[in-house]
Amino acid sequence: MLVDASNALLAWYDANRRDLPWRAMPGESSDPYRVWLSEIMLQQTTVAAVGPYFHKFITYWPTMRALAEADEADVMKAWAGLGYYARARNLIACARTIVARHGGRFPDSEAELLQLPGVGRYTAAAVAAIAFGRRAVVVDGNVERVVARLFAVKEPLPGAKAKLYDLTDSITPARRNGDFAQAMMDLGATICTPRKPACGFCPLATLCAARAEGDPARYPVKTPKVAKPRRVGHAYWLERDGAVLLVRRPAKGLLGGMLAFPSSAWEEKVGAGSGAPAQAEWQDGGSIDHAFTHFALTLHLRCAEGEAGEGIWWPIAQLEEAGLPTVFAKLIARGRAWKKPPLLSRQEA
DNA sequence: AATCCGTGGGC
DNA sequence: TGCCCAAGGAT
Repeated sequence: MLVDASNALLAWYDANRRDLPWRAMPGESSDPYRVWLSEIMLQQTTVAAVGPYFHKFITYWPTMRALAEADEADVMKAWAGLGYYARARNLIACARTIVARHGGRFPDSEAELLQLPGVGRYTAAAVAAIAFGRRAVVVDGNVERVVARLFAVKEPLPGAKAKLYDLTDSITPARRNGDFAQAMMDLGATICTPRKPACGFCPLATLCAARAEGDPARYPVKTPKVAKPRRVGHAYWLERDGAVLLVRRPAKGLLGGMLAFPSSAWEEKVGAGSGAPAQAEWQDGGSIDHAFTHFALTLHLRCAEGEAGEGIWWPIAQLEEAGLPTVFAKLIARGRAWKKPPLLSRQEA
């Protein structure tokens, strides 16, 4: 099984590998900095979404040392919109650790990689395999799906993670390990997809237990998810001389370390809506809806003119360059429309 | 072990 | 609209 599966997969990969910006040409060695940066960005994030951000980061900070010396606020701003902002904070911490404790060069063992901030079991294995050619068991969501189908694993995720790891280990070859890992992920992304797997094009079809059963799409089995709650809150648009007040959110927690509009707590029932940055006659500025991973939010914008003690006054005309997380960027148009005469109606949406 | 942590696209 | 999903990690 091992030899059959890995040989078939590698042959398929040689003919069908995706051409991605962080990938070395066949036969060339990959740059650990680019591999690591891409792996962090790709955590729970699509290739399509990562593309422009990867290009931007490589342009601004072409080397690990450049990133280690970067201003943290600039990095957070460059990351804005990509989500999971702890990744950006850990990115900086990791770059600085590598420069301070590893002479600016990546450690090449899984165990050492695992010690770095933002690097967990998957990323340590991926960097060890792809950047350094080490044998490592690389298991991401794609691999879990491919392996669950290949062996028709009946146990549901997430409980089945340990079993899927062991099964992946059992088919992981000793050579071309980086290619094998990327081949598994390419297969999962392009052929062995969640909904309608293209088994007719799959190099592992004749070995696949789920295929033999007749309904491969029913794998991997998953335990049902709990419905996510809906929350409500207020955000505040405080305007003064063509500028609006922004604040930096606390380093930890939701949207940690990011610039934002001042806001109330977000709760399941309409809380009082405190958190206003000033005493003012707040007016209704409309609302937006936004879906986070674990709750849905309706955010009402409250608008006023006035002064405030603390915060950053940002020119309204340049708010797009402030680096606001998407949930707040959605409010920009509402704030700008406030107190302008309604052209037709301000009620849409 | 379970929860928290963003966003955009597909259906 | 709503749910699922995407190269997961930290606590």
